[in-house]
Amino acid sequence: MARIVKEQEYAARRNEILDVAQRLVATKGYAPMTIQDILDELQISKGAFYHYFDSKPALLEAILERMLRQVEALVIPLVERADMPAVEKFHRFLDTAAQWKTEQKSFVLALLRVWYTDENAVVRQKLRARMVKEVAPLLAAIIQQGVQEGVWSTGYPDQVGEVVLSLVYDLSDTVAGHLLASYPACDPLPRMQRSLAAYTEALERVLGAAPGSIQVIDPAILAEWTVSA
Amino acid sequence: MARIVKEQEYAARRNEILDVAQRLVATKGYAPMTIQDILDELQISKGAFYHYFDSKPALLEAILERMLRQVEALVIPLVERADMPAVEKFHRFLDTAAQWKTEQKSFVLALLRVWYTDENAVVRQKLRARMVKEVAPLLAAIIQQGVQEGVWSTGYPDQVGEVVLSLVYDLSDTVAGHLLASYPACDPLPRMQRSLAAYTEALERVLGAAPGSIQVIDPAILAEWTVSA
DNA sequence: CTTTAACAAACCGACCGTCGGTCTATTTAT
DNA sequence: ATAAATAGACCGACGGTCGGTTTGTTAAAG
Repeated sequence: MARIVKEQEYAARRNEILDVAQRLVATKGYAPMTIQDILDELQISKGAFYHYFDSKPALLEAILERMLRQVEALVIPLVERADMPAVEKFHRFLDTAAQWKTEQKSFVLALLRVWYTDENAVVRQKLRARMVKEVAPLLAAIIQQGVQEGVWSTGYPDQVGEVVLSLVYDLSDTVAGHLLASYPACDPLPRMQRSLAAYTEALERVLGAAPGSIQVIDPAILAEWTVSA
Repeated sequence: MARIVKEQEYAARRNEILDVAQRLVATKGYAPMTIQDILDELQISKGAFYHYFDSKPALLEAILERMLRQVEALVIPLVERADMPAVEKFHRFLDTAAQWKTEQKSFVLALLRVWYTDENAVVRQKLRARMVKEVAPLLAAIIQQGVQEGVWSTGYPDQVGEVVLSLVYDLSDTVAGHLLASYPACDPLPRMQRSLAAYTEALERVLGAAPGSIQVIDPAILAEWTVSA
């Protein structure tokens, strides 16, 4: 009883630190964020911080871990639904991805800038690696279902989840790149659309899906990202 | 005349620093490498170093720049050859990639470890970004040729170069991951082979190529990487 | 009363980048 | 031709930042 309360308190305090740290990573980037920043914000001492985390990299690891769990909590139920065709599962999966992004970084564009900083390379790198490693199998399950339903085809149902996820990631990076590289008011939308189209065709072919059967993002939503820029 | 000599001397000195720095990045990683390491090795002062480079990141940028130029020097002539079918150009392109890697990091596996360190995330990140940005157009030219020759097909000949290059990169990362994650003697070769097969199928489909028409790496060469492990 | 978790805060050491200054070669003025 | 002036290459000590450690204190649990 007392043990459990203690553990909860411990976890809660730890999560407070994680919250602040995650927000700082999002607002100023991982490398520029100092431990002192966290201490100042929470009005705690260095001893307190290093009581909960071994090091700065360990802190990052914990942040990524928490993110991963959040994604899994969204995706696993989706995979397990027995009543939904694979194509719809896949589309919802993609929506979830987009949605999750918008949730995590509420002011998408401002935070996008920080996210794609050199200072954040480690974060992007590690998140992507863990994402591919842990989410790809879930995606693979969806894909296998689609193959069984006869809408998709692949010789490597186990590995193609990773390929697809990588492609989605590459597309995101490319689109983000266009968005960020466009700040002297040269409209990035056309380039974004072409990239989206090209990657969509690639995804369809990799899945052996019918041309035009996959929509990665709603074009309207894509267009909205540019107006705020 | 004197001017030119001066400039050459300047470039030569700068290149000496770049050589040492690049080797240090390869052997101990970018972040762990200190400016002092470079100074010690070359027996020069800090002032000398900062006379040639503005900062540590600027040094990295210069290293990547030089690498890029080397790659271009290999790929551009290949693209421009008028007498070679696209399929062979593509295969040679892939060979060049593999070959270049082996050249740059002479003891592949030892250096692979360093290359895929968190400490090197920025380097990988930036190299890949620039690679995709600058080499993808060259690849696109090859692909367009293939489309004209009727061996490939795509609705987006301009963008698909980027997609293909990304896939090759993702494959490399995956294979490297298997290689590095396998050190308690669990043979990574089968997993590497499956990944290779899956990504190869993906590449063929993205290019609209005939199944079995593309070989990313010689399986024998792939196998060799594991024996040294 | 003892022990241990949860802090606090001074402190250490590694590093990057700066800055005042030197030495040499080239150019300009006389 | 010679001296003065300037530019560029180079030196190395020093400042400041930041991650991490160590030592000390408090308070609750047992």
